[in-house]
Amino acid sequence: MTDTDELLDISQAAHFLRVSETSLRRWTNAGQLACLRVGLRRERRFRRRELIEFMELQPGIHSAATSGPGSSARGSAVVDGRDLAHGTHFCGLYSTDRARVQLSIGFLAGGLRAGSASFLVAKSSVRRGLLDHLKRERPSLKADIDAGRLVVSDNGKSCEAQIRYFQDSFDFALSSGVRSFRVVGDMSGLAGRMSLDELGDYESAYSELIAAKYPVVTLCQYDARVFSSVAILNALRGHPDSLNPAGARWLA
Amino acid sequence: MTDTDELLDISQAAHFLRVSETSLRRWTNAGQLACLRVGLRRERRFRRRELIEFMELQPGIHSAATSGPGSSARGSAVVDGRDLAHGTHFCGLYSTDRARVQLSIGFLAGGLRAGSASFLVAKSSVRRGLLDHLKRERPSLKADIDAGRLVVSDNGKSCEAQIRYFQDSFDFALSSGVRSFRVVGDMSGLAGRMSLDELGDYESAYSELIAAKYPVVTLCQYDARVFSSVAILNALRGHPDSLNPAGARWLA
DNA sequence: AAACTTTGATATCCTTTGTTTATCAACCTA
DNA sequence: TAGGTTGATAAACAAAGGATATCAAAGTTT
Repeated sequence: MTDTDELLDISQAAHFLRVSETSLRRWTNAGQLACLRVGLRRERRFRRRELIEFMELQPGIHSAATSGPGSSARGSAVVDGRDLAHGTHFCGLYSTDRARVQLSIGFLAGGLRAGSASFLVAKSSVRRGLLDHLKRERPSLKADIDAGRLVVSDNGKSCEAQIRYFQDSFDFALSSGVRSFRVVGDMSGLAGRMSLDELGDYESAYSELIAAKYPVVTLCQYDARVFSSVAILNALRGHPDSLNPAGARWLA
Repeated sequence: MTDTDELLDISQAAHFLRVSETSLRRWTNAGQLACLRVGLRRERRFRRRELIEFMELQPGIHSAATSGPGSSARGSAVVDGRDLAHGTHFCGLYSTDRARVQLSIGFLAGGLRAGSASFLVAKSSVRRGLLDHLKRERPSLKADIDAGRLVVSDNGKSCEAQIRYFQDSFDFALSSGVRSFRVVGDMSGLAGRMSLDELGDYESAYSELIAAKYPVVTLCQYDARVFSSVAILNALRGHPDSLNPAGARWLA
């Protein structure tokens, strides 16, 4: 579980990418690779995530095949240097506000950098916290929102309404040239409002009608402080992409 | 920091797989093996885990290597038709008594059929329920217990005691000809007795001192009705075998 | 045993990358 | 505060990797 927010100095970064410090200096000087500078000596610091993103992914048949047999036509997105098939629908779990931020911000910022239209669905208090942090990583946040590259909204009034919202938004975006999407859905806003069964129905409707039909990668995140253990168990069972195929059997 | 995420350059990767750099270039060009590209010269970088997967996916080699007599590496067990490496340590979750039975009985009965010494560690009320059901599937249950093929016990008084119990039992069984083990640990008995941190310490001690050292496949099961959501989240994080490598990032 | 496929070794060309060297400023610590 | 260490910058040269091609050796299949 490599922390992708971690900062590396030039020696660590060189070792991580298996390149020389000279190359890192050349690349940052040429503007090909971003780095942060600290202190009066302007020492270079590299974010692990940006090093991973700097590398270009050349997929093999394995990573392409993870999406299954019938997926010849579907595309993929690169998350953390991994090739994820469109349609992937992960379950995220957290138990602190900081962890919530870590989960979703990297995912959204990566989507924006990659040119995907990114959606954040969460209740207003959560949204505000996330956007505050996202702004640090993505100074152009306001412009992204104005241009529709980042779309922020509250959890829908009902399951049906939320599904329709995605269908309408995606159809419109596709017709105006968008090629791919990322969605972060924070479920906290639904904690009191939906029963376990309703939550399950919503997740499976989403998988079937949205994730399977659009070029989207989705992160559904649950706050372990507001959802019961049984709700968490259900959520995991509803997100088989999160589990090792051999491990999925052990959720009952 | 899983060292399986480590990046290797082409020379290191060639040494690791004992193949020529030419072959790695051919395989990546043909799309059979994924690689990352770094820099203007687009140098190849390989993830160690993908190299391992690439080896194991080669048909024929896998089954031969794991069952062959000369295989100095670790062995494996077949669970639900899947070949699981010894050392695998899964997390199971359930929220009904019936589900608890389903999880553990199949796993234990399979182990007994395969000739592995099987261990069930659970508090007495849980144990009784499981053994009642197991008897239906395995009429020779009494004989299995008498012969030491199935060993049943209460949760240890302490983490250290439980670890020592496994070490002693396994060492003795190995010396009397047993080749492999299965363990089901039902954690319900520890619900009130251990803090979250103690549970985590126990799990990592088990992974390090037992799972990694003995020919054993382990299922650690948690009752979602008696453990908090945060405890469940911790448990999942402590059992990375349960998670899809790409999904493991989303537990925070 | 022959036919076929895959792998490894080698060579060429070309560009990027690594190494080395030197100088200077900032930082750490004794 | 002096002295050792680290990183930045710069420049010149050596080395390595990519792409491509060819050929022999090794391994598989028929």
